[in-house]
Amino acid sequence: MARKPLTKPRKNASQERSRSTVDALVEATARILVRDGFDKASTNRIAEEAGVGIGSLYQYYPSKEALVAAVIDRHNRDIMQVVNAAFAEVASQPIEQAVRRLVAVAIEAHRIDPKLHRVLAEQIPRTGRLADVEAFGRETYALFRAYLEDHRDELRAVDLGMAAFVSVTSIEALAHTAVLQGPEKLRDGAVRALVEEATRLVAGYLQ
Amino acid sequence: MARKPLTKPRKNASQERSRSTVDALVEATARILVRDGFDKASTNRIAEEAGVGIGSLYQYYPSKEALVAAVIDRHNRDIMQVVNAAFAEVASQPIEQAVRRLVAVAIEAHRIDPKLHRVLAEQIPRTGRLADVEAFGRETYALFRAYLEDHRDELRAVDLGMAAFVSVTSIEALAHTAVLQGPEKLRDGAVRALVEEATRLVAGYLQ
DNA sequence: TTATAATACGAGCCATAGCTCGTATTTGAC
DNA sequence: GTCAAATACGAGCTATGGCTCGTATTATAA
Repeated sequence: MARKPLTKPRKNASQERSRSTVDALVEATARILVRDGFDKASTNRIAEEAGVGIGSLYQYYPSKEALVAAVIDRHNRDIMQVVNAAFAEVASQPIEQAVRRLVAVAIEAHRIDPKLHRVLAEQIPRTGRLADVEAFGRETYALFRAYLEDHRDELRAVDLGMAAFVSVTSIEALAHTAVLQGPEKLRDGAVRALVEEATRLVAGYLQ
Repeated sequence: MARKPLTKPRKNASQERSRSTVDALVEATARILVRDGFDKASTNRIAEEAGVGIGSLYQYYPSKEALVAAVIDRHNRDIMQVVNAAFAEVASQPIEQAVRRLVAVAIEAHRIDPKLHRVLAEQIPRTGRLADVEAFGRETYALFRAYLEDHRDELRAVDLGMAAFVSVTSIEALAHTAVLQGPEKLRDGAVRALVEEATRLVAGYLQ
């Protein structure tokens, strides 16, 4: 139990059937995490849910952590794709418009799979994947800072690093908290109101 | 393992020595959480660290979760004391001044015991103490909202609930993230700069 | 076809963690 | 001093989870 948390897959699947085994494992892990929570996600259960022998599981993933890490990576990729697209889209837009879009995207991104997102957010520290997630945070932060540099003339005089930190942290927290607080904050009207408020918060701050 | 997560202490200590046993257990739990993390905090280890028999531990706490919950409660009390004092202090101050002070206090509160704070923040979901912490969040939110009601004339027209949510969430996230990012963000100069920026963010938003 | 590699399987070993229960010791009331 | 209640103790039971390893099956290359 918790000896050396290796998180790298063990070997690369080369044949077709093995790749589908690997997929089944990752998907089963995600399903169990969502349905039953981290503590119930034993390797035996994961294998069973995936319809795969426990031995096969260990042929591809050296530990339970590695499987969860795979789920985290996949989820992060999904989110990062949305975020990247959004930044590309707003690159030449003025601040207020850009911020409004980014806020909306942040909420959307958190809604991709809220329940999975919640479980992962809670369990990331245990998987030793904190570093990855911080890297992911830094990426967003860097994208935002690049945007600010391109639009310096629209800003008041500021430390761009600080401004990016404050903006990204606030937007992320608002989206995260709103989504986790459940459906009350996610009715269509409520989302629009939240987007407006967050936009005012951040755009007002930057200008 | 994880059967019925009772979190209430089992019996009230009435004699002096038993009270010191209880204290020793809670303190040992906190120490181990900080030093070794949640997974290493087995009941046997906690008892050993406290210099107490495992049987005695179970005379006062029905489960490991109950012990962690006790630590959480204590930590929350510590923080809430600081927060309450701050709100009392700023009650009659104008917005900008009040926000500045509240931001500073938020950072201070997170620095009470950062390492413990981090571990607890990570492990709260598992302890079934989420409700308590949300209650604690709501308390802060209610205090802030009450402040806003008293100072409505200084605000632009807003939904007070929304304004409180946005303000509290942002301040909390900035303090939390800054503290967790480690010492870079916590040099005296950096703290002052962060306080100024956060104040501008929130005060600007409210007015 | 045959040989070798890749893939799949799952019974069961080992470690550990939570927790009980019978017993020993201390305290305090009378 | 005596006795009952409170407190303390820790060996060890039970459960469970991570993971190995010997074996069976399927794919591919020659």
